[in-house]
Amino acid sequence: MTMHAEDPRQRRRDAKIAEILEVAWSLALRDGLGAISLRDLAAAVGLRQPSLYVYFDSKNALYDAMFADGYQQLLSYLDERDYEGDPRDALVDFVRDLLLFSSASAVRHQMLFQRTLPGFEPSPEGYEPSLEFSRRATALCERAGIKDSADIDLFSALMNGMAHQQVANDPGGSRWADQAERAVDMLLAVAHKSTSKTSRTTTPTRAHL
Amino acid sequence: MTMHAEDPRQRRRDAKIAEILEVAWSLALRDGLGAISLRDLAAAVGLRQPSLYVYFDSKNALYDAMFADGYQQLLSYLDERDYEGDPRDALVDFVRDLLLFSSASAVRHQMLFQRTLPGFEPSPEGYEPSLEFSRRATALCERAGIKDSADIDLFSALMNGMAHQQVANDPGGSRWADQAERAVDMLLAVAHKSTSKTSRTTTPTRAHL
DNA sequence: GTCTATATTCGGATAGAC
DNA sequence: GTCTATCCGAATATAGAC
Repeated sequence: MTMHAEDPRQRRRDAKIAEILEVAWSLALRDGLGAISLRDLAAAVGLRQPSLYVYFDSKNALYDAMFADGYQQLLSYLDERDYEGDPRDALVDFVRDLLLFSSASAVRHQMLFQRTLPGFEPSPEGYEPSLEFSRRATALCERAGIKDSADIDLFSALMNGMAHQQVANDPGGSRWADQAERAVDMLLAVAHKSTSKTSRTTTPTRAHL
Repeated sequence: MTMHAEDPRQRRRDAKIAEILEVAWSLALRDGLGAISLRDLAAAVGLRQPSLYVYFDSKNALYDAMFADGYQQLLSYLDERDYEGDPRDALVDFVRDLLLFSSASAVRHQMLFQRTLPGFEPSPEGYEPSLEFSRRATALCERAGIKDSADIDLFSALMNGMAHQQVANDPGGSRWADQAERAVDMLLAVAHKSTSKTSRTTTPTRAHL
C-alpha cells in the first residue's frame, strides 16, 4: 500500500512501464500508430499478452500513456534549451527546435499533433502536459509580439504545417527546420503591433497547436 | 465484353460504385477513416458483406478508390471556379477555396493530405489526380511569383497547416479560410523575386502538398 | 450479381492457477 | 506479477449455390 516514489517495488514497476512505452514507440514506427497489437508488444518486452494488463488497463490506456509520454519528452527537450534571450531570437530557436523534434519521430509527431487514432481521446491527466506546452508556446509568442488571436492562429498554422511537411517529406532531415528564421520574421512582419487587447471577431476556442 | 461507357450494364455498375463510395465517406465520418468495416458498409448500401467484393477486390482497393474520388471531387470543385485573373488575387481565391474544401469534410482532408492509414499506399492510377492537383497549385504559385523551391516549401507548409487547423479546430467554419488574403500577401512579401532559376541547396524532392 | 455459409486470422480482454 | 487457457467478437476474404 506504500506509495513512496522510493519504494523499490514501485521503482521496478515504473521502470517496466518505461520499457514498455519505449518498445511501443518502436513498434508504432514499424507497424503504424493505429496498428500496434498488444500481442506483439508483449512479445517484444518478454511478456505474454495478458501480463500487459498488469501495467495498462486497456489499449486506450496505453495510448494515453504514450500521449503523455510524448509530451513529457517534448517538455524535457525544451527544458534542456534556453529561450530567455532576445524575444525574436528565442522564438526562432523555439520554432527550429520544435521542427527538429518532430522530424526525429514521425509517429510521435502524429500522436501529439495529428490525433488521427480512431477511438482515442486523451484523458484529462494525459492532456495536462500538452497544456503546459501550449502555455510555453504562447508565452514565447507574446514576448515576441504575437498577441492578436488572428496572429496566433496564423503562427500555429504555419508551425503545424512546417512540422507536417518536415515529417512527411524529409523525415530525419531539416529542410523545413532550416526555414525557421524566415518563417518567424515573416510572421513578425505582419503581426498586429497594437497594445490593446481587442481580439476582433473570432471565438476564443482552444487551438491545439 | 463490351467496354463502352454507354453500356447500360457498365452504367449501373458505375452508379453502384459511386453509391458505395458516397456511403463510405459518411461511414468514415462516423467511425473514423481507419475504422471502416466492410460489413457496416455493405449493410448501409443494402448488400451483404461478400457482395462488396464484386466491386472492390480488397479493402485497400476501396481506400484507393476513395483516395482518387476525393481528388476528383477537389478537381471538379476547382473547375467550377476561375483563377484566371490577377495572379495575386487568383492565388488568394485558390487558397481560400482550398481551405473551405478541407473544412467541408475532415475525413476527406485526412485521406487526401494527411495519409495516416496504417497499411495504405495509393496505387499509381489513384495517385494520378493528385499529381494533376499539384500541377495546378504550383502553376498558380509561379504565376504569382512564388518560384523558388524554398518559397514553395513555405507556401505548401502554410497551406497544409492552415487546412489542418481549420479542420481540427473549426470544422465546417472559416476561421482560417478568412485569413487567406493575409497569408498570401505575407508569403508574396518574402518570396524571392529573382528571375534566375537557381534553387539554392535543397533537393527537388516531391513535396506532396 | 447476390446470396449463404464458412474459413481464417487476429484483435482485446478475462478467469484462475501458480 | 506472470503464466496458461480461453472467451468473445470482429475483421477480411473465399467457396459455391442460385
